[in-house]
Amino acid sequence: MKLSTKGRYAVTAMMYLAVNDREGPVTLAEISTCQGISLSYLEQLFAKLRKVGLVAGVRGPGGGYRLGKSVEQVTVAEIILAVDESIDSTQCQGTEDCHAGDRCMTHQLWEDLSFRLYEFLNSITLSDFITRTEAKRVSVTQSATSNHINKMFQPV
Amino acid sequence: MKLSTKGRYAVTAMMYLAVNDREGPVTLAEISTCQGISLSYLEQLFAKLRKVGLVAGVRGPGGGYRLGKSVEQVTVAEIILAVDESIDSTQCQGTEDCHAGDRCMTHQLWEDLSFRLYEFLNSITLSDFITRTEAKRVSVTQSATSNHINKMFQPV
DNA sequence: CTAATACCAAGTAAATCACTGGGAAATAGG
DNA sequence: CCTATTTCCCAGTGATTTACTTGGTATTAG
Repeated sequence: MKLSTKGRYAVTAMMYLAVNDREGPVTLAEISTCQGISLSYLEQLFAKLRKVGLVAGVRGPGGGYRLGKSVEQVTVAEIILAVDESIDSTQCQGTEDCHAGDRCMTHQLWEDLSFRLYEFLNSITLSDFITRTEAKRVSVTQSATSNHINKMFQPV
Repeated sequence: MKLSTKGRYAVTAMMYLAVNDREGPVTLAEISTCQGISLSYLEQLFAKLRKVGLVAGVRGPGGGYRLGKSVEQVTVAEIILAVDESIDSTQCQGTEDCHAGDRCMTHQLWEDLSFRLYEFLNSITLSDFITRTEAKRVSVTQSATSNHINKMFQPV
């Protein structure tokens, strides 16, 4: 599990795809100009996203990219794992000469933390964000619900 | 918020410090050999940790590093923010020529996600891990509680 | 046929990573 | 006071990653 600018690019691009889904495929050129990311760099990121089935490409004029799954099925963890090299968690040899096997212990602790982080990011789907933006569009006219929306996005 | 190998080094080192706290200062040489991290690299990491008060150095023979706060007050988010360069979240200009200000929108969505991630990592303290290891030491003789411990470390 | 798009591969400057080396400053024990 | 041990500090360095560029090929709507 790694979280870098690269991962942010992928996540925001997927957010963009999710939000503009109903109007047919979205071109990378559009995402490139809208989000200020190089087109070819986006191509590389989407090659990885396509490899794991998160997006599907449509060639030719009028083509672009579509989500490979429904917005409820795409999690933030999936996106990040697809584009970011995962951290090499230097496997524990077990037999080190430091006292009481502390190496194994902290290693195990890190794995626990890593797992909890993964579960957390894996519980957040793209549909969470879509509902948020639609809620925001509504809240322009009807801002009484904003408290409820904000509460929804507080940490669990 | 960035999460890399560097961050993992810092977190596991702080875990080590927290676990071996009662026996006086811990030397970087010990952490270096036990965790397989270069001594000078550890020095650089601990310089950053010291700058924000997460650790306190004790010079001279018998010296080393102590936690700057109690284990309940040190969170994983603090450690990661101290050593990792934070992601430059390319500030939104607001006036882009793409339709309906989608740039601002996805940018806002990313900030929401980023905030939720921070809150999550900020809710995990070092004392969580200490209690875990002590629980583990107990569970060597009394393994009936392992289910309870495992449940404790499931994602919320 | 043509333009628009995805797809693919190779290269590259800049940044970051993880580490090396060589010290200086402080301090406990002798 | 001397010495060994430690933190503290700074400058460099090869390897890797990042974000991007260039230059294509394949596909397809119009």
